[in-house]
Amino acid sequence: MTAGTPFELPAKCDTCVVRHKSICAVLSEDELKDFNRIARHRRVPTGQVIAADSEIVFANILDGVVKLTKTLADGRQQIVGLQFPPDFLGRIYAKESPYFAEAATDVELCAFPKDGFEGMLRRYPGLEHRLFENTLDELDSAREWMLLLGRKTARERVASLLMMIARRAPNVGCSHTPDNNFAKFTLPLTRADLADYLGLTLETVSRQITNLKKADIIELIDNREIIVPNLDALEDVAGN
Amino acid sequence: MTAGTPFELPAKCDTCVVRHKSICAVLSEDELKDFNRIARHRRVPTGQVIAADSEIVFANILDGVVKLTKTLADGRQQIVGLQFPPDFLGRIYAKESPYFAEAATDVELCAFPKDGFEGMLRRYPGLEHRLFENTLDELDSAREWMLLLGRKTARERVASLLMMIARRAPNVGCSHTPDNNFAKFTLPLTRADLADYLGLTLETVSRQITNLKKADIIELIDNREIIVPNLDALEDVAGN
DNA sequence: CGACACTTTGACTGTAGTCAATGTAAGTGG
DNA sequence: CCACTTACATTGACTACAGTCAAAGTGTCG
Repeated sequence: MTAGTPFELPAKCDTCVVRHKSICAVLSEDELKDFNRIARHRRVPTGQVIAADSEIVFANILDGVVKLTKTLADGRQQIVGLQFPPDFLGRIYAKESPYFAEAATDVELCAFPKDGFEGMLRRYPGLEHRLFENTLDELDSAREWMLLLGRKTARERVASLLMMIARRAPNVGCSHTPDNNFAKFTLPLTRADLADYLGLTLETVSRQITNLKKADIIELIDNREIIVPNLDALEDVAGN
Repeated sequence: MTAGTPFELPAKCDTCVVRHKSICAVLSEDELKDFNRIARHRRVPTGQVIAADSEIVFANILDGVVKLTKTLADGRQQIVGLQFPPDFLGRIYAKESPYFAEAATDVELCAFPKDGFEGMLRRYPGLEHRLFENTLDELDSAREWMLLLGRKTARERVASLLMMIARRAPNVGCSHTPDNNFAKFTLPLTRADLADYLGLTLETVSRQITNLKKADIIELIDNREIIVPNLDALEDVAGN
């Protein structure tokens, strides 16, 4: 749980898996060289902190899933964002990050030092525009989730989350491709994490997963591996 | 409830109340003239729709409070954002707005036609930067609210909302100034709206307000007019 | 005055939380 | 190889907080 000293490697942009999907997509080859000079790869094992409260880390996610959390004084916790590759990580234009970033699975990052990155931001306006678009999308997602947290039942919440993961998980290594109406994927989160994302307890999440299984909406290979034979049926349960 | 045909007046930037607080603060006098040419004032009475689903309206809020809502198929509703003067309204870079904007009180807007505004955005990069900072702040607020919706009790939620309004309401005409530890303000929302913002029912909101009154945390002059004799005490109830 | 919109209060219910026990699988060491 | 630990998940019994349904209260306006 405590921050270790993850090893770092120089970035190799020419073979990068997210070269054309991450924020780097807006950079020319020349600009990318500039970027390449300051970028460092970094591995963060499951459960480790990427950026503690206040500290700010800028990075592209190459692999794995990152959770952003907020916590009340008495320990009640809420996940306020889940990030998958090729998402960008880090609260720019702030002295302190208003939340906590933690590796939900083993994570591979391409990290940028704060100063260097902010210099880039000034030099390449296309980059800022791209980050702006990202932020607008994140805001839309956050508000979508507010509807879930404020108004959906436990059953609807769990179904909604499975839908969301079925949609995004293809970008995470080990999972299968969802085609039209079938999906198979590995949950990147424990039951406790699911609960923290859904505003429920882990027992309630477990019960709802059992219910969806009994209703033949999903099948479980093991606790983490899930098959959705009919995404439309799951979508129906999710509400909206 | 249905969209009327609100009257429109040309904007007068030189006497504008939000000239130096809204996004216009980043514009030079010359740039402002350009802006002035396309801006139109618009009044929207309580309860009227400003922008229905999909439609996009760009505007500065001059007076009043705007609620952004999302609704499930069966009618369950959630307010996903509250906007006060001098906030900017409108989802830029999208074909459709993912939510619904409605006047919570009588509202005065300074509105910009979509095309004209997007032209400005291209011509004056400072403007885009300013909107980006706004959006980052909105994202932080949305995530703050996710914590409230996911993890706080009814009592904590109501107290948190009162704190938020005590902080922001000074910008809304009729309310009093909060000094160090005392605040007096007019709630810009009905109990039903409070409930929709807090993910509760209006009955629960009403009961919690009664409880806070009985606990001497707040005083009610009438249903809408509230005095907080000790903001620290309210803050304590709000959790965090 | 009556109509209407909004709010409060009460009695009862139901969903999700709490507390506790049990189950399952992977990994460790004797 | 098997007992033991550890981490995670499921299940059950009970509780409590907020929701639901219904009635009454308050204030404003025509």
